[in-house]
Order: sequence, then structure tokens, then C-alpha cells
Amino acid sequence: MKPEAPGAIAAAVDAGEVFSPVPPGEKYQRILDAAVEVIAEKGYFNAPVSAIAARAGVADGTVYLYFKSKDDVLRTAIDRNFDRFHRQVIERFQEVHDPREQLEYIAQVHLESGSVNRAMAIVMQTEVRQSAQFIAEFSHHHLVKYIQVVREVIRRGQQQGIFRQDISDGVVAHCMFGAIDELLSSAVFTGRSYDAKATAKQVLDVLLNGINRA
Amino acid sequence: MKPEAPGAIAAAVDAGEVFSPVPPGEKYQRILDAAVEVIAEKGYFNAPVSAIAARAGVADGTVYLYFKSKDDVLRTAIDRNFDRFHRQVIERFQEVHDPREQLEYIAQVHLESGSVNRAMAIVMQTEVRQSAQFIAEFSHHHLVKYIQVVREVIRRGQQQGIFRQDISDGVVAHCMFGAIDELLSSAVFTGRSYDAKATAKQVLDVLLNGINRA
Amino acid sequence: MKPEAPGAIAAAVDAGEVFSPVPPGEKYQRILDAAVEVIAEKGYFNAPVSAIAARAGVADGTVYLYFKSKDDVLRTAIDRNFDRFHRQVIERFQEVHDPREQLEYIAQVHLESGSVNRAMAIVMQTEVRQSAQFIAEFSHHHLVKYIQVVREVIRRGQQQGIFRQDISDGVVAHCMFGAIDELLSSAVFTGRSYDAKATAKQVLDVLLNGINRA
Amino acid sequence: MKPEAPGAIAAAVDAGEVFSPVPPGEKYQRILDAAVEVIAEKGYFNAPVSAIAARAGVADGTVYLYFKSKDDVLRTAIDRNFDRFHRQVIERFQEVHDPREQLEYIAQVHLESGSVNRAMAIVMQTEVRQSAQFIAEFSHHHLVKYIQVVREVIRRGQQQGIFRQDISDGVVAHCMFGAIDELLSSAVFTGRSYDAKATAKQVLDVLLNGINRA
DNA sequence: GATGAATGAGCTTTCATTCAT
DNA sequence: AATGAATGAAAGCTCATTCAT
Repeated sequence: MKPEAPGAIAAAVDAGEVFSPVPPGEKYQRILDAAVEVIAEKGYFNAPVSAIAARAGVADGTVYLYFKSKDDVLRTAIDRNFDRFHRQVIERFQEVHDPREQLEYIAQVHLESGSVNRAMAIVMQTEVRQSAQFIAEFSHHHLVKYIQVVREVIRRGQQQGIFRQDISDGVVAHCMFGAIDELLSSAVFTGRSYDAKATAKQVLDVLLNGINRA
Repeated sequence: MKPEAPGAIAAAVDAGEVFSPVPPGEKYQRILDAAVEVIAEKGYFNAPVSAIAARAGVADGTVYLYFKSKDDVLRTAIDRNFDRFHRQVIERFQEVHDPREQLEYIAQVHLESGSVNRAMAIVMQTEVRQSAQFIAEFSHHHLVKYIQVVREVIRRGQQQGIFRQDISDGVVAHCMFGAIDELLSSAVFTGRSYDAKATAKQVLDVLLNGINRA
Repeated sequence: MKPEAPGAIAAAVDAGEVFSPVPPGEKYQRILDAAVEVIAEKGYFNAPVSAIAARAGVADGTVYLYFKSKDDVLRTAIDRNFDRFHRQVIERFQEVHDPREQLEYIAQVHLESGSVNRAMAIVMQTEVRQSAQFIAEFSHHHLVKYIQVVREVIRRGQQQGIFRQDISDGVVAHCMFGAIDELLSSAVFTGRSYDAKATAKQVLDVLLNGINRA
Repeated sequence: MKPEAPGAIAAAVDAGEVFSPVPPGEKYQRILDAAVEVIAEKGYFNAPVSAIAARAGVADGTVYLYFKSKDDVLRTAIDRNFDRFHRQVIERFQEVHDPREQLEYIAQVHLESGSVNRAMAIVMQTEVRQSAQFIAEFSHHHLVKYIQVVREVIRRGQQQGIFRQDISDGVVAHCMFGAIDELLSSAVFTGRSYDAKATAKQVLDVLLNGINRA
């Protein structure tokens, strides 16, 4: 958020992925998609580069023309997914300003990700949390960004007198992320389908009003 | 059996480890502990059995005297941890009957697990969610058990007229588990320490009353 | 395919290797040859893949580029040897029709195998009979084929009134195979060299006329 | 035959195994039997000492109280089997003097070994021929002894004018051993049962009279 | 004599990565 | 740009043998 001028964000939004510094290229994308699919099916460490290449319809060596390493493929896929999420949320915030509606939108987009691309959702659930070593550090960065957005919304709501002031915005933000992510996780792994919008409403109802009988 | 002094057995009895069907044994436990430590540090797939054995102070082959495979070591460690959690909760429920207090106790024990054994908490955060292949299936069983306990408490609260009846106990249960697990995760990975009891109170406050200004 | 000069292919055609369904390839053959040599020297279970690879002048992993497993290497070598034997016999039968001469030819080719490729002969003597588990089942198939060919010759001889009718073709076939194989075995292990043609004649003389003084 | 005085043989025969330099002992024999069974089932290299010990009902370490090594167990079992065979033949030769009957007796005892102890027969078929390295050298010694006995019978028959003089006693001896061993092998592996005496007669008929129509 | 827990060398196999073509 | 054959390090696991009890 900080390093980029608002104009730059707008431009990127308008242009889609065109100005991304990485070479898009047909095969580039095919490798990314294949990697997510294969890793979702077998897990990162059981997904040989050769299997990813085969799924993408390229030679093993070609993967290394587009990516530095196997790590790099997964990292890039996760990065792009987080970025898309983040961009989508920021975009919407330019139209919707009510903190409650903003939180609901975040919940909705988060929950929708399970049906938009199930393989990616599985990867996000399994591989992002994993291996404190090589993924965690960088994916932590994205998590933090998500949490920060939510915290800012909460704080704005508190300033506007909509939300209680006697609660920690950090705790609430983590609770909200965790609650939604767990619902998503449960749905993705059991293969259940659900209505993202309706589920988002339910979660927000609990978060906003609690479960105590009024 | 031989390596333990009778006193140790008595202590184990007191500690509630008695019904475990597996032979404790000095090395058995050392291998389990070492595995959790090494896997927490490097991740399951980057933790060679040789490293686990070295950490436990035994020969590589000795690991296979106590466990069928590398998988089996991790599985056992996770099983035992889940079981301890579950036992602890069930025990307390015999004294505490108020649904709100029960939920708070679950939250507290869940959050405490991060400080009781940080390595284990990391493993639970990283490896349990992972590799849909070989862990997920069995760890899913434990998750389900956790969720079930919470759902039952919610339902009881609804029957007693304490909780709102217009909400899904499943959604609430997943939200609660997710919220707490995310808080724990965040604290464990950033290395922050926190007061489990106080944090549990905060989470329950949000869950019960929501964040809307009354 | 690439490593072979066209001339080599033509030579292979002449040599009757053409119908083999497996990709010949330079390294493929080198690995097979190396495997037979090393296994002849040390026995299958004392011949590490690394030793075979080293003898073939390739990296350990390369063996698995051409063969599914260590088993597969040995199995393939034995298969090819049996097939060559069988093909050679069948071919000759199109010119030679006298049952006695046919048996003599089989004996001769069988005995020649010891001098053509001593390592292979040793492998056939030691490993084929061995390990009821993984070799026996498949090599039994080849043995049966050999025996069948001999039985058919015997039966034809009986029908033509050349051979006695009061003897079991099965017993005679096994006797003949066993007798020749034992002679070969003895020669191979003691390192004695012999004249295959002359020895074949002697064996057939005994088989046809017996050792009783007329 | 040569190194031992007749008296020594007679004494050994009379005394059974009592003066054998190895400690008989109950467990000693149980280990030998168990080894033969397990090795027959799984092959030498797939038969762990622990499995042999378990089958024998003793601890792993106990095997090493009676034998120097795993090799030694197998070697001893094979030795004893060969010796029993040899002793049985020599004994009978003191009553039966006709070369034809002697050969027939050898064939019969050889063929009977399949039904007397199938596991041992399998071991003799699979492991004796194997691994030029550690078994072959010593088992060669026994083979040679067998062949020598047969050769002497043949030569005696030639001297007595019963057998043809224009054939090599060595070739005939190997042929006879090989023929019988192959019949035995075939029967043992296919699990067929047969009449040893009748089969011995058939083999000798072929060997003595040949298969040519008179 | 008897045990069986412990050892650690050694095995087969996989796979990320390179590089000649 | 693209290939895919080749590499070799590294992993999980087995098991003959030892030795303290």
C-alpha cells in the first residue's frame, strides 16, 4: 500500500496484469496453473517438477526458463492470488464506505475464492501455512496485509462510533480472518458447496452482534 | 517398562497418561519430542529421520524400533496432543456446566497450548493442515471432534435460552475454532507471548456480544 | 535412437535384434551388459545398483531412466537372453526337420551360450533358479517354453516312429534340459572350455542310445 | 571316499549324529529347521535372521550362540543334507552291487528328497546354485562328491562290460545328476507329487536304453 | 546359556536442476 | 526459446550383528 502511489494502483487495476514485471507469456501462465493443480492434488513435496511440466504441456527444463526454482513457481502463484484478492478489495472500497459493508465484502470475496479456483484454495489452505522455512516467511507478509486492511476498517468503525471501543482491533481482525478461513477450509476439504454471500452475512452477523440472546 | 522407575509410573498415572495404549518407554518419548522439535524447525519433509534420531540421541534405526515409519512418528505425536486436549476439556466439563464458561475454557486451553509446547503448536499449525494426502485424512478426524464438542455446547446454550436460536451452531463452531486458532497461529509465528486466560476472555466477549456498539 | 549410426541399425537388423520391442539405445544396452557382469560376479543381492551404474559408466539415477527398478534390469536381461535362444532355435527348425538333429541343435545352442557370454551363463545358472519370489515366477515361463519345444520334438519323433513310444515326452524333455544345463553349469563354474558341438553330440548319443552295452 | 577309512564311515553310520563336532542341542536343530523353512519361503536374502529366530522360537541373539553368522546357518543345513544323502547311498552300496541298481537307488533317493522335506528341497534348488560368492564354492564340493560317486559306478559298470565303453563317465554322470535334479526341481516348484521309485525307474530306463526305437 | 534393544552401514529409489543440442 | 537426457545428492528404511543384562 505504502510504496505505491494511488495512481499506480489505479493504472495496474485498469491494465489488468499487463504491466506486471514478470513475462506473462502463454507458457508462464500454463505452468503456474499446472503447478497449483498438481500441488493441490499431491502436496508441494510430492509434486515433482516433471509432473507440473507435464501437466502444463512443456518440457521439464522449460519450467526453469520462467522460474528460478520449484519454490519460485509456488511463491509466484501464491503472490498473484493474494494480490488479486487485495486488489479486488481495494477497488471495491472506493465505492463502498460503510465499515460493516466493507467487512462483509472482504468475507464474501474470501469465501468466494473456494469456488472460483478450488485448487488454489487448497494450496492456500495447505501449503501457505506450511514449512515455516520457505513459505511462511513470505506468506506471512500477505497475511499481515490482510489483517491490516481489516484492522483499519475496524478502527474507522470505532472512530465513527459504529463499533465498540473497548475491544482490540487486532484481536477482532485475527478472529474475523480465522473464522472465515476455517469455514472456507472446512468447505473446501469436505467438498461442500455453499453460498458465499449468504455465509458472509452469517459470519458478519455473529461478529457484529454476538451469539448471546439479546 | 524396565527403564522407568516405579515412581515415574505413579507420576504418569497421576498425570492422566495411564490409558495410553502405546508403550511409553524412555526412548519412545524422546523420539516423539525430538520429532516435534525438528519438524517444527524444518517442516516434515525437510526433517530427515537422521536429524530426528540425532536430536533424540539414538541411532537412526532405533526410530524404526518404536515406530513403523516417519509418518507414524508425526501421526502419533499429533494424536497424543489432540487426545490430551480433548481429555482435558472433557474432564473440566464435569465441573463447569455453564455453556459460556465451557466455551471460554476451550478457548483458554487451546490458546495455552502455544506456550505449553511451542514446537508442538507450530507442528499443529503447519503440518496438520498440510499434505491432503497422508496427514489430512486422519487429522480431519480430530478437528471434527473438536468442532463437535463446541457445537454441542452451542446447542445446549440455545436450548437453555442463553444463545440466539437464529444462528447455525456449525457456523459458530467453525468461527470460534478458526478465530482462536488464528490468534494462536499469529502469536506462535511472531513469537509474541500473551495471557491465554485474558485472550480467551476477549475472544469470548466478541463471540458472545459482537463488536457492534450496543 | 540418436546415438546410433544408421550402419549400426542395419547391422542390428542383420543380427536379428530388430523385433525387440524395447528401445535399444547406447546406454540401455550398456546398463544391461554391466548388470549381467556385476550380478554374475557378486550375485543379485550383493550387486548394488551403484556398482552396475559405475560399470556401465553412467550415474546411478540413469539406470532408472531406462528401467523401472533393479529387478527390471535383471528381468529384461534374462528375457532377452531366453528370447534370443528361442528365436535361434525356431529359425533353425525351418531348415532342419529331423527330430534327432533338432534335439542336437537345441543342445548345441544351449551349450554354446556358456562361451558366447560367460557372465550371462552364470546369471542364468545362479539367479534364474533363485529367489522363488521375484524371478522364479517369470523365468518359469521361459523354462516351460523350452521344455515345450523339446516335448513337441519328442512327440513328433514318436509319431514318426523314430523314438520309443513307451516313454513320457515330459520326463525325457526335463531329462534332456537338465542334463545339458548341468554340463553347462559345471563347465561355466569350473571355467573349463569345451567344444559345444562335440559335447552336444555326446549328450544326444546317450539320450538316444543309452549307456547299456548294446 | 578316499580320505576316510571304511571303519570311520561305519562308525559314523552306527553312531548317527552323536559324534558330530557341533553341539546338537534342542535349539540348534530348531534353528536349522526354521532357517530352511523361512529361506525356502522367502529366499536367503529376504529371510531376516529375526524371522528365522522367531520361527525357531528363540531370541535373535541366540542364533549367534550356535552359529557364526547367517551364512553359517544355511551352510550347515546344506552340509547336513548332503551328508545325509551321501551316507544313505554309501550304506546301501554295501548291500547292492549291481551298477544299474546302484544308479537307480541314487536316482530314487535324490527324487525322494523332494517329498521327505520340501523346504529343504527348495533350498537346495534355489540357494545352492546361487551367489557364486559365498555358497557356490562350498556347495560345489558336495556336487563334486555326488558326481564322483556316480562316475565310479559308471566306470565299474564299464569295467564289468555292462555299460558302453565309448562314452565319457563324466558326461554321463553330469547328465544323470542334471536330469534327475531338473525333474525334482520341476516337481518341487509346481507342487506336483510323484512316485519317486517309479520316476527313478523311468529315468534309468532312458539313461540305460535311450529313446531311439530299438 | 539366553535375551532382545540398539546399532549404523548400506541399500534402492526419487527428483530438482543443468546443459548440450 | 525449448528440450529432455543425465546427473548425483539425499532420503527412508532394513537387518546382520553385538553386548549389557
